[in-house]
Amino acid sequence: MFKELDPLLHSQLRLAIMSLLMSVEEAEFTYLKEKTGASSGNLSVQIDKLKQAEYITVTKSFRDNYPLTICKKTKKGMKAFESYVDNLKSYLKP
Amino acid sequence: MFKELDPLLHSQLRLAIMSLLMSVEEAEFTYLKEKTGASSGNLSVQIDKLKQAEYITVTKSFRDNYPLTICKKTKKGMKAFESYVDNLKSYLKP
DNA sequence: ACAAACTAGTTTATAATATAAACTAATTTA
DNA sequence: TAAATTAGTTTATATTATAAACTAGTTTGT
Repeated sequence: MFKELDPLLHSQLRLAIMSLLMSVEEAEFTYLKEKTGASSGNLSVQIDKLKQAEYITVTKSFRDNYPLTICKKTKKGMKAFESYVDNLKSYLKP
Repeated sequence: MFKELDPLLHSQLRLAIMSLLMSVEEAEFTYLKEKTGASSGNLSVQIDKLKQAEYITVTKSFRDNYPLTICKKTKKGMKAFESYVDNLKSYLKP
């Protein structure tokens, strides 16, 4: 009947992050922040959770003297996202 | 970009309840429990939240000596569900 | 008749979450 | 050189979801 929804993805912000990452090779912290409209703190926490789950990789460096955080989906993350979307459909059928 | 997701519906169990109610005139507590696989306690709490939000009406009576709880979606609940599904799509686009 | 098990829930407690507020650390600008 | 800005992180708080414990009555077995 109803499929389980991965609680890691069933979160507005984390879902938005993954959604963005699905359509690009990689994304900067500031890009994700702008696109999601989230606060830095919230974004930082949720990125870390996705990283802990190995749904994304996070690379930190510097650019023009400023810290630069780059996020990228993993294969695991892609599959999780696709499953989530699939499972979600069981709740939306008319 | 990303639409807001009604937190009342962005919950696995409440979404399942509403999803079930969307396709039937009304549903009994026990029916919802069986279909969702939720515990009675959790179901009771979530039904109450949907009722507080006026997304459903709850009618209590007795049948064959046992308590009988019947749930029914309201117009407000229907609209909220439809909006939720619509808004959710902004997160699922490929 | 009486205890045990069952029906149909509700209430309460706890653990997990999401989020914002406060903070860090360095850089740039006035 | 003080104020503002960039790019975050950490901590605190308030909300949630969920399960555990409980209520109230009914049915069944002996």
